[in-house]
Amino acid sequence: MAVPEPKKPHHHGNLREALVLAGVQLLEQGGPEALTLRRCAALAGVSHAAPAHHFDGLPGLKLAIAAEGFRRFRNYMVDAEVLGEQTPRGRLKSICRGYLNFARDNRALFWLIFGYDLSEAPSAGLSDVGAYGYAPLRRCCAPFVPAGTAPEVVEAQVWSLVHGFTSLYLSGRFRGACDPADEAAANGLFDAVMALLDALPEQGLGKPGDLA
Amino acid sequence: MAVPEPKKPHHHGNLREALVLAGVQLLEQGGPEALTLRRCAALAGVSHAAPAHHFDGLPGLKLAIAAEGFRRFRNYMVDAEVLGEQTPRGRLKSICRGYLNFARDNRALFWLIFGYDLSEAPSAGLSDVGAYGYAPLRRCCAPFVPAGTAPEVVEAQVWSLVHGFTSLYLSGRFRGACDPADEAAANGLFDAVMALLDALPEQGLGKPGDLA
DNA sequence: GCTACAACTTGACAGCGTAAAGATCAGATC
DNA sequence: GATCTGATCTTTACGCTGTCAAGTTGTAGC
Repeated sequence: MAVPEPKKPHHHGNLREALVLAGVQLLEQGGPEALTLRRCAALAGVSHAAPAHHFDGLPGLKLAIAAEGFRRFRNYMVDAEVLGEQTPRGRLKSICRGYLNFARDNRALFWLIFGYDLSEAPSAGLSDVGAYGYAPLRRCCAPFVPAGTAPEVVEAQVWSLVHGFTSLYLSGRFRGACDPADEAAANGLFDAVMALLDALPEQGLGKPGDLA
Repeated sequence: MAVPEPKKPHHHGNLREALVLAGVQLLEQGGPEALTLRRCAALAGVSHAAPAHHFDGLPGLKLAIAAEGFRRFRNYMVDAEVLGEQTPRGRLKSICRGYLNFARDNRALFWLIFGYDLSEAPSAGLSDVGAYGYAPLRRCCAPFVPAGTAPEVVEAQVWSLVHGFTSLYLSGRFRGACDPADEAAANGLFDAVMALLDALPEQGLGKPGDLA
């Protein structure tokens, strides 16, 4: 019946992971309000106090779920990067599209991830996976960082633009382009907004030796 | 003792407004977690069930508080617009700076405003004041809307950029520029990010008859 | 004076997060 | 093999939350 785990330290097997998965499921099905210690426990088949033991309370559980969400988030971006047009600008726009698509497909998870205030959270949990998820952005922005400019500036420009659009879109702020049914309208506006990134000059096109 | 109101329909005077103000106060002092129907009621000096009567439950109260917050938000932007450099680009960047400053000065209120999903909320309450608050953005973007382009596109570009930066800054995402103490670092990164708006061509500079 | 109605209060309920104490089991030690 | 130890999980209880139903109080119209 149960898959034989290599280690079965106690009753359940791997309760920690099961609780995180239950949390993700609750979040996706019922939105942020549905994520509850007691419901997580019930879904995982344990008593209501078990989660607190593993995650040190609800904030800890949310942090763990956010970390799992961030991992999936990164996969969305990397997949889009690999599948899209293989030019520097194509890759840049691809991860931005992956950004939006993840948020569209995982609304509650996206809100959980970015609702967190890293400056006051026990950041060790998220900042590791955060740096891990930041790498694709850094990689795709690199071709557009002018000499003498900090890469963080270009990264902040791109991140701000795509995160702002995604957040506003998700909260229904763009009149006419927020109907979840009309995905084409949203994608059209998204492309138009991302056209602002065409202003980023691609570096290294004029190599030393070229005629300027 | 009490200021004589023109209308004093019942015991309290103007409980509705008092509850909203109490909610704002709770939000600013204790963050999102502190906003509670019962605490609002206690702060306004009424019984714990009184707010539900006026706002139809907690979501209604939050909506009313968000509307009040949005009004203040708009004032921040308009003030910045009036006080800043009086050029089209100066006004545009001024309201963006006002956007960031409001969020910095009213963290919880900002999260409440933009945490709302307008597509599922009883939107009548917020969409009115939303349109009212949207006007400054529209006004400041107008000089940068090319002929034949929908103004919504430019507005979405600017809004996405400034909202994304503000959200990421507020949630501590920019390593090194999110220390609340180091306001200069944050402002520096903000200006660098907003430099992307210099790519927006100002329309109407080359009037018909000018040389090119 | 009486009625009708809106503005609250009171009391009760289920669900929530949290904490303390008890039960159960795996593995090390003797 | 018996015993100890510590982690894992359950049980119980507490205060706080939003919501509802019923009762009370004040206001206005007739």
